[in-house]
Amino acid sequence: MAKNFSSREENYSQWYNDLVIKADLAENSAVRGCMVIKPYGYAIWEKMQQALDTMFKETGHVNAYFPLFIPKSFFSKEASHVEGFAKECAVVTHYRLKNDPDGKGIIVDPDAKLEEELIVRPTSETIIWDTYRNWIQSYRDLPILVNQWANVVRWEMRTRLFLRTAEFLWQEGHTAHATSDEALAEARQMLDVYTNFAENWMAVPVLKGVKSPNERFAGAIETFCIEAMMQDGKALQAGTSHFLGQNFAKAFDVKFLSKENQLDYVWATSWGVSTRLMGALVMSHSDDNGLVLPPKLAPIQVAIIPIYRKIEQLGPISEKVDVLTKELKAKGISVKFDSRDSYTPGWKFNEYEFKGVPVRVAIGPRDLENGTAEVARRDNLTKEIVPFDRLAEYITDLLDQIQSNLFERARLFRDANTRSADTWEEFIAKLDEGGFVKAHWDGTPETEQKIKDITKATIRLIPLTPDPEAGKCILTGNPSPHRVLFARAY
RNA sequence: CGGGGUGUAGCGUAGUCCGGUUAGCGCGCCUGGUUUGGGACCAGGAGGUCGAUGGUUCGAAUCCAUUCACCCCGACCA
Repeated sequence: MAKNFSSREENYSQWYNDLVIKADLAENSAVRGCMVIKPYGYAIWEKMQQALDTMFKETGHVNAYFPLFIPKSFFSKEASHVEGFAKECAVVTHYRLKNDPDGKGIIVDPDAKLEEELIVRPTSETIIWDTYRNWIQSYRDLPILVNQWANVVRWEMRTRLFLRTAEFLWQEGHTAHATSDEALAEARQMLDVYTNFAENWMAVPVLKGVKSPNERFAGAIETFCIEAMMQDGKALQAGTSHFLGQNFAKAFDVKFLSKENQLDYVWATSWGVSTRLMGALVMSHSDDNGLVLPPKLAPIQVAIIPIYRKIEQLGPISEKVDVLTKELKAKGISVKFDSRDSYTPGWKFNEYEFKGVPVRVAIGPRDLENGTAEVARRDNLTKEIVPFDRLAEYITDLLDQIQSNLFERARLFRDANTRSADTWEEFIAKLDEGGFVKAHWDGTPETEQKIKDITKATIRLIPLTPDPEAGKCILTGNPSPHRVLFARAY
């Protein structure tokens, strides 16, 4: 299964593609640009969903569901929003099929043309703000703190499993507030939620910041983001949170009466993370032996493999395993005892290693004699012999260690690949080394665009609280108050 | 959407230039037996409209045309 698997060194993007497919996370489907998320991959996504959903609810949000289809006219209401998405929308024009009169299969019935075409949502601001108009009259109706888990479609030219697919799964939060400050605070709060999730669950260190105007969400006043560094040094936007101001309220005429009996437009935010996080997870931790999963998101945290010569030897091993399994499950740890006789232990070792299972336990005749088990950890591929009565405690502790080790390792990698540049030559050289480059920028979209055209690097973020440091723009030499973060990105 | 490449069994491939028996091999799969502490071994077996459509030909995996999918590079992309 894991044979003929490219190394990261040879070809990083091939390594990623192979890994996603061979580790059974996802595969390409019969539909162009759309993937099938396989059970093992979906199990990881479900763990992500569960953790995020809990955090959303802890911060006062509730879930709802809005339609997949959006009337075309809704899209034209917020000018920059239209412009941002127009080029990648799937459109429904008809509602019926019929048998081909020539007898060759089935055709779209030309008589069943929709009066108004429907757009398959690329994001839901428009349909949601059209709905919020009816929900909001008074300040007493605010805030509205709604999230939805949904699929969206963006007709991409070039797709890659999880990183960019035509259809993907995500959550989108859409909130409505009485004041600008409150909306801004909400957008910032959700950025913190995403940071917490990325770092403490995915073990992916991220930087928080603000997007430059070029990279800002179409229709937003301000876009906040978290950026992670993949093992090839490229940046990946792991989550975004937008302060939408009153743009959508104005476009959809959503007003409220304040305590002072003043009519005003509502303030908005939206924020989302998608199945792209799966790609971030894979590219942050995995190695040339396959997937490496952080314990908190691993569908199987501990795989237990019995080793025996004769089938009669399995009984005593299973008894030991049952005790261990009960202890681990009582601590909320997910365990798989793989007693299949159709595969050898060696085969299973490789299988669970490739699938990124954090901890593997092997128990054989030798262990029964000595009252021990062999415990192997996926993150650094080391093994220990552990006395049986200390096993549950040892493993519980080990899972925590692996979780923090993965984070620490990724953080060190990122820091080691974050450099500063003060001249154009230096900037080019540092970019080619890979990773993030901190440099001065004169603050204009034109300069950012020129830098992008020349180097393919973009401003990933402007730090939330930049260190004040007067300098000169690396391209134009114009004054700059602080450094921003450049990188080539996914 | 432009340039290049690849489509042969579940996966990886030989054969394609130069048309000619029953399309070959490895992995995987099925059956039986022996095995089992890092991808076991032996024996037997199943599995193919050669990406699709149309054409040339006595004859097409092979030549021609069209088309679809995937990969790489570019353009595009919150």
